[in-house]
Amino acid sequence: MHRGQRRRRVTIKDVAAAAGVSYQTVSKVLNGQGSVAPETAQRIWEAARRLGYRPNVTARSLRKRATHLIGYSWYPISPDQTNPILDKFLSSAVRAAEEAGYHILLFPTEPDQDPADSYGRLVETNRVDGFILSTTNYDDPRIRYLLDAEVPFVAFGRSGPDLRFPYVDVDGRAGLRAAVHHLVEQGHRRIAFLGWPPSSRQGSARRNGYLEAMAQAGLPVDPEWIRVGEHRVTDGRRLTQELLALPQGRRPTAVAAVSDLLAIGAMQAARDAGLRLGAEFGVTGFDDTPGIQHLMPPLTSVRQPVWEAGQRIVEMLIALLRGETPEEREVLLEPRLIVRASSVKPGES
Amino acid sequence: MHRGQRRRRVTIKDVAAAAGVSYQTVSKVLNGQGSVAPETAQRIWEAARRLGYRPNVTARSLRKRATHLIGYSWYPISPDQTNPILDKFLSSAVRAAEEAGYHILLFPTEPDQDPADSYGRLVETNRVDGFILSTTNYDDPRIRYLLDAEVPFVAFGRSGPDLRFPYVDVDGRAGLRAAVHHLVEQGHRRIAFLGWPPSSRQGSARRNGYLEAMAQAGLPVDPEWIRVGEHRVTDGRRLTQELLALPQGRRPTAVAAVSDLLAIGAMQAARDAGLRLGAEFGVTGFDDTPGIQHLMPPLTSVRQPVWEAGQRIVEMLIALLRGETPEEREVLLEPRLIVRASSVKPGES
DNA sequence: AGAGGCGGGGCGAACGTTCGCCCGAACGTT
DNA sequence: AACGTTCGGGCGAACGTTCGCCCCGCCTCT
Repeated sequence: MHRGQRRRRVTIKDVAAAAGVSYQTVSKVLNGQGSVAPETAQRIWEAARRLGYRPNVTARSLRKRATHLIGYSWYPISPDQTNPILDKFLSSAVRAAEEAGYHILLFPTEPDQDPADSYGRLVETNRVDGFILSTTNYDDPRIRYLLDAEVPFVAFGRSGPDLRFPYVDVDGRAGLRAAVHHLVEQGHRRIAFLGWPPSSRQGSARRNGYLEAMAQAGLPVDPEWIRVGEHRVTDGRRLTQELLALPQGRRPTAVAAVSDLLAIGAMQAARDAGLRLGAEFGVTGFDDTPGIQHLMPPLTSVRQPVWEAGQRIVEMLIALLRGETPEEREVLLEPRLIVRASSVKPGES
Repeated sequence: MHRGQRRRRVTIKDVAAAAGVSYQTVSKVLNGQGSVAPETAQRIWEAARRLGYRPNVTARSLRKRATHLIGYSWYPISPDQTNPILDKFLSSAVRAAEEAGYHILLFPTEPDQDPADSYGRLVETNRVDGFILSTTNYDDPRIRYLLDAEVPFVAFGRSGPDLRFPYVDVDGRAGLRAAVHHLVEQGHRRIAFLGWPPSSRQGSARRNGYLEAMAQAGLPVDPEWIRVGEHRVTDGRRLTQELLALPQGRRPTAVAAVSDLLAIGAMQAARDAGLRLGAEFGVTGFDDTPGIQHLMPPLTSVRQPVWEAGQRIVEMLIALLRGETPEEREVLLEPRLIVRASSVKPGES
């Protein structure tokens, strides 16, 4: 309350003096430990309130050997793009963390950096208690390091089957299944897939979803329909041009892409070929990047439950830090297909 | 180097024992203070390296009364949008901070929250040494509080003229001047302005830029051409429809918008009215939001030097924290117009 | 009446640093 | 020979908590 005194901050000892007890007793009361007479406790609380006492988190950290800080690093991506989910993910995680008395510390990583350097440093100097990892992939060196060093962490995304660790991930397979399902319902029979190279863990999950949905619908898959490129518009465009160059009977009438950027490229290629999007050529993307609803036509896409992911990850990590074992160590969240005009034939509702 | 011992971390005392000196001497050597014989220093450095000593930042913080942590809060925005610059800004700030041995702590704020609560708490509990503020506006309560409490901070954005504080801002006035300039060069004479309500500090700077450029070009400004709305596509669309409903001679042939979302709305309205974008109706936006280069046609926009802003802000804040006075306390950065097809008449180069 | 139990609270120590003071030896000066 | 300076390094204390132990007095039970 009092904003008067600038310099010297009020400590537990000031409170003790004001309440006429030893400072250790104040600590007990404020932390609700030990047995203290109700009237004494009352006096102490009141003194603390009156003096505007705030515990010094640094001293507490030193004593308890826990900083209540969680490290989060992400790979900043190329300058012409935005991370579509960073904002929401961070908001979610930060909020969940705060509710448990934790805060989130950002730190920079270059993808090709030795994790022992950046992650190790941070934990060895007692900067953070644990980590949130994102953008995981097969054989992620960070995962190996953290497991090896026994540092608590939770990942946003899975890795290879040989590594067991707590994670939350979005079921990309189900997402692509839903997209293909929807295209089939729209009457498409020849549906192509724009994917990422096989080295991408997410890419192969989504690819499996595509294959499953096609099989489920009893539709054959021409090997030519499965094409891979980088996460770039130009690649989506090029790959789709190749698809449209296939002979009449093998030429797909729709594509399901693993990312919105690829899907945007597909839309461009289809338009260039004189096809009416939606009516003659269906396109779906992935991520529901903000802005794609303003494309012409608006792009159908798979939206990840980013908010929930942030919440769950933080909850799991904090449970870990408290020494509890979370009920689930491996969580898979369902994404949701957002249908827009790029994949809908005008005739049908 | 040794990843062997898990539990007990190596402290300064271990190093001292290994080097055969008192632990305070180790501290002196590692911090380069006091005078120590070269051979002894050598011995100490070597022991530290061999044992893999890492200073405990918590203990150091406690003693030095400085956490080397910087707080950053931002207002998470509505779910259907992405903050176009958060990713890059954070990368930049985090990197600059790390170079100086600082880290960045995220914390959540609701816009209508009492700053004394969130900001005050963080600094009173010694969580952070200072703050970075973003999305400032006139009469920002956070600024008042931080000035009042004498907490070091640097803002990304200005406020009213009555508050003096260190900031870095992008010159929105110059940005709009450039946009209007460009439209004039494209042959437009009747140019409208899509703005934000007058309560927005950024909005009025950009509005001034529009007015200045029009005056400079010797063009009259019809009051009907200045329209305000919220940061939404639908508003941009509605406002532009109103503009296009003006009688022949007063109807603008181009609009300069204060944000990409408004500009996208303007593009939609123009297209709905049967106008060919670029050729018959010019549109410019602001922010260079990722993705707008994929619109049809790609949208001309004003790009902010976000990376540089992050760097400068952190540098200033750290200077402040070190007790130095930064050379400049008020920095204005030039934005850059990125010209795309939405504002260019096909005939001209 | 003495033993045992329990509620209430004090006290020393520790967490891992940094800071400032002091002391002894070596050296050079008057 | 006595004195002042400088260098090298030790030592106590402090930063603000929390933890565990101990002690005291009162109540209760045998």
